Amino acid sequence: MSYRLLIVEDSPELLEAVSDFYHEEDAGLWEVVTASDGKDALAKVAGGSFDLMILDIMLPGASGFDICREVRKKDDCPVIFVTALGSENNVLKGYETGCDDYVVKPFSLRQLYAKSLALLKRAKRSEDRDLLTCGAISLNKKTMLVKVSGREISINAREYFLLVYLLENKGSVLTRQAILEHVWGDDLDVNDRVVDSAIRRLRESLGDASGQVKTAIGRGYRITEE
Amino acid sequence: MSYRLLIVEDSPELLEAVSDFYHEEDAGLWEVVTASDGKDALAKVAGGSFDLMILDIMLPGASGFDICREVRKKDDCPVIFVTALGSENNVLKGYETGCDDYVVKPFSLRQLYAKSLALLKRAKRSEDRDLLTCGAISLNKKTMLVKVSGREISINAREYFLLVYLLENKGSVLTRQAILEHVWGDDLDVNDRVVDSAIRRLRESLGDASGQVKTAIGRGYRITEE
DNA sequence: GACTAATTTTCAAGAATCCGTACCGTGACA
DNA sequence: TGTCACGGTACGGATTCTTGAAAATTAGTC
Repeated sequence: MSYRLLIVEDSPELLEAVSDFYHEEDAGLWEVVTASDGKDALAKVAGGSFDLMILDIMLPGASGFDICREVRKKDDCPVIFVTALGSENNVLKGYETGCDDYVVKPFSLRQLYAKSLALLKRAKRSEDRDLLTCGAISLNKKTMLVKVSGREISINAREYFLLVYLLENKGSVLTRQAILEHVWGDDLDVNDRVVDSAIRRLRESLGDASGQVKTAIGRGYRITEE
Repeated sequence: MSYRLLIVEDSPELLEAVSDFYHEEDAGLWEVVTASDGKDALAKVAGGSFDLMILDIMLPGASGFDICREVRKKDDCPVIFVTALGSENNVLKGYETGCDDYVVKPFSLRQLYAKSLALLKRAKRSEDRDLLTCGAISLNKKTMLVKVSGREISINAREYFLLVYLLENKGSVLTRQAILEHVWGDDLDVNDRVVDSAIRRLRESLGDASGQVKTAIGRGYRITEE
């Protein structure tokens, strides 16, 4: 699987040089998309998601800062600024808009490439840490969003934490008692039928994936891959 | 029985040195599998289960961290990181990914070996606490799942607790009376033919392993290795 | 702080599953 | 051939889970 990389740069020579370098290093790894002005870049950002962006700052149409801010509204995609503006003020402004790295021209392509790999790796890693998946269900502990077959579903708090507990113990049978202790905490003065209710609402919310929540009669509940 | 050990290290000399050391210490104890890059290592992790892993961190393909995380998704196998990266940050990151120990190069082979044995012993101990096995049957008291020849079987509550009692007294003949007391508890106002029924249903669930549940005519039942 | 909406808990009826019992068949043994 | 111990089958009551809906609680808004 390849990574989607967006490069935005108004100098055609530099744009080509960077693009070529990534291709030559590992053609299979990168799916490079380019833009040479702010408007085009914003359109491409809106059109699809990227795994990494390399942005020039001074651009016709919209600045690299603008693009970065736009991206950050909905995404955590790593961003590297590449620019001739090396003053401390500019660098600080770059980090303020939420970039991950800032490279001042002229720069070494090899270094830019190394930074890219490192960033990518880090981003993927933190994604993995927060992502719980099981069959068609995926839950992101960071964003607290749950998807079924890639489609986001709406879910409320109790169901969410119940699902987290099930997913963190994927495959295991969890007794009502254990579920109560972990999901309800100290409020142990409740009927343990509430677990049944919560399970039911969770199954409802999960839609097509509801079958993954299995009942182990006489023992409890568990979640499985299918 | 030997322990399956995975060593991942990109320096061929070091790889061989470690591998040889383990062989020399106790050839019968170790079944050593090696890999020299991340991709190969991930393939081997996916391909089989290990009792212990020694991972270099800086590797071509995927880092030791990546491998460790992958392993932790489904396994609790002990992991030792071996690396030149001795900075506090890196050590912390290592522990974050869930490793059991972190050794900085250069290190003493003898020490590494000692750590390995200690870890192995601890891991086996905690596994043993929850795992009941007998012939083709294995039952995990923590997950409440039962496998026959490695394949999960479905089993209901009464059969499950009956099997637990049989396995906890593997080999011994258990009288109907004793079984009733332990598995049924206080509800002692039942015909003791219910045990026969439960045994029959358990045998049905066990499939190929049903023969392991032996009848001791006139005395009771017991479970045996074959 | 009161009103409204959303969520959670409780309750009860219906559905599914389980399990105890009765009964018959088989094989061992005298 | 009669007796004894156990295995297999079948059935219905008992248990456990699901579902729906109402009551209680909590959160949000003005």
